[in-house]
Amino acid sequence: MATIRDVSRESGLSIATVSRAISNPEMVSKQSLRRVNQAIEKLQYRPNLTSQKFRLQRTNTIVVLVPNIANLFFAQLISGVEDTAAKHGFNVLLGDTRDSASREQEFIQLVETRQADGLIQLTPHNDKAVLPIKDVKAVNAAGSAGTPYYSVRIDNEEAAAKMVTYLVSQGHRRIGMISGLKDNLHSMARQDGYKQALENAGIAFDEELVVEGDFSFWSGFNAVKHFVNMDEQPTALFCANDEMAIGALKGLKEKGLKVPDNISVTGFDDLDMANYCDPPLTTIRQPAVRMGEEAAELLFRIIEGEQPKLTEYILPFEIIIRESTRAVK
Amino acid sequence: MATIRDVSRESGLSIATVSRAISNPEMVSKQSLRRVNQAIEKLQYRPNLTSQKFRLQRTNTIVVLVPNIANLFFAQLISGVEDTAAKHGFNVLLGDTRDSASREQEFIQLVETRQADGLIQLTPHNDKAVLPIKDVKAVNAAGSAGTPYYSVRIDNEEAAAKMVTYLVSQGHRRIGMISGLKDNLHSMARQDGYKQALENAGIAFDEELVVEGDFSFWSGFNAVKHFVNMDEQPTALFCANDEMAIGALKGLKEKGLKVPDNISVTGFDDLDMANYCDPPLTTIRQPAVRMGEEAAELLFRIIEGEQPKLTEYILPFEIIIRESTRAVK
DNA sequence: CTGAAAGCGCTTACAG
DNA sequence: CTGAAAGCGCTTACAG
Repeated sequence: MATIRDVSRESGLSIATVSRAISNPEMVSKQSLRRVNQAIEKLQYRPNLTSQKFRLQRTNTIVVLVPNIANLFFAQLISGVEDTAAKHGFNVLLGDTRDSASREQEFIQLVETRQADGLIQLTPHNDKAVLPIKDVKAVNAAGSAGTPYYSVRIDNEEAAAKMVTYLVSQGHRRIGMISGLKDNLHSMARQDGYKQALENAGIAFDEELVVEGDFSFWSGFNAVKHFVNMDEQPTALFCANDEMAIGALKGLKEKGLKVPDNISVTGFDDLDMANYCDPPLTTIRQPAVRMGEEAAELLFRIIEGEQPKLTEYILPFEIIIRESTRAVK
Repeated sequence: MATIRDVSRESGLSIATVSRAISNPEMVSKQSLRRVNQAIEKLQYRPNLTSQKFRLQRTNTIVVLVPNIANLFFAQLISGVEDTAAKHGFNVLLGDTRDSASREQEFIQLVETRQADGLIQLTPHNDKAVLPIKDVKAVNAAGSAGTPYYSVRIDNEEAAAKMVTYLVSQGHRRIGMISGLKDNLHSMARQDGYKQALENAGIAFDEELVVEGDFSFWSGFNAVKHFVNMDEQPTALFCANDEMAIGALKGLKEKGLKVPDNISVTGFDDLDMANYCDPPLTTIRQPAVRMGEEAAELLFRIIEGEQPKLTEYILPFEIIIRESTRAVK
């Protein structure tokens, strides 16, 4: 492939002038510019950006670590990141970590090894989480309280509490919860919100009413059995995410229960599917796009050398009422 | 950040020895190795891979251009790419093109500008498609016939024909189609298959029975109106992808029609949702993971300098019969 | 406006 | 087993 040296030879101008013609055309005479452009055209020259990045010690690239790319919530958040990155002249590379710490580590190394200037991490932080090393400029988005570096997120506990309080306002008093994995900070925060709301409503917490899932469709589907077999069935199910809620919907249907007539179900995330499923799901919407935008803006400030004082950026959420919930008769 | 020079100074060994200790430890004495490792540890040294790539003129990175990252089919395919890339010691970067030619162009430049060694493109080729320039090592996966470079895919026309033939075998003779965008090669191939199957069954093609959608849920939802208002309604609907099929399912429900009792519906892709929706969808499953693996293997061969003779790799598909279809009474 | 030269951080053929 | 040196393809301060 042609290099800048070939363009220099072809145009009869120095390498320095060719370089300027490309990155600072206004520093070069019209004539030289024309000759350079002709040579570039003729040789099909493309600058070697690896070399350029190396020389400039700046990559203008950020990495987004995504636990699961097949998740609409993440996709929306990423589009927010991408749009603001484009504004700043940055490229976005997606690292599909598939919830594996070693894959996450690999992508973090893109920054540690200076192939990218910073990263946005979409995993909730936990004790086992891979921590970007001190020198790595990183922002956590859609994470949880307790993230030990910059974080842009909603208040998961409050969101859960609001949803459960909404169910209470509809007359529900026996409210089951399909929770996420025990050691996941999102699970914990959402469960704390659930307990808080019950307490505020003067309803005793009943351990029997909480089933642990793993955020998957099938864990929601299976969790239903537990509730259906209870002597005193709950009238509502608060699920820690949409996928489990949609699994629960299917499970309930198989058991012959009607949602929302016999039992109400709520989710968390507002995935695409929440609108498509039957019945459409009452759930919590996180401001995904805006979260991506804010996380990117914050990261660029850090990359520019700022050290923002505020480390936690809490954004508002919304409760979306659809057809999977109704008042107790 | 520490450079190899700092490690050299700290360990009292030359830069060359440090470099060897890192990449070819067997070329270095035990003692030197120990001293280097101590220095690395102390300085928290990470090699600058941009520099290394620049020096080696090899990035060990490939790019996957994804039109829509929030699509389970693509996610599965990508996991196949990633697993085989890992085996070959390559990193995978995801470029979220969101169906935009300019964003696609940007990511192709990663290869043109030598920031990656090759790319896998997941868009079906069409006249307006961005073509990787000649020097760019590229493989198309899950594309369409007529892709002007290496391609790993199923035979879309045959798959469509098989599905429609299946419907015919269930006694359906009036079969509607919700097609994709007219200029999309997947649409065209699938529609050709539809026509072919009808012809084989001796059923006249009726233009009235084809509605153009855009592969989205809502276009499937809306397309239903057309069929419901017909004097002679179709008894089955062949949809060019799952999303439109699931939209049609919802549309039919709103019109008071029961699937599959009043009308059968089929999809194409076998997304996650195809199993979750109500009723679960009869559809065509592409071997997503394997497609990703094959595409990656092919790309690595090309990167190694091979020029495989075979340019089209056609993989088998499967028809998945679920509950959205039944025989005509 | 232009060019010669230094240098970004590595790797590796060469000599010892 | 080790080191001095060249060079990968660029950019930019400096001098003219």
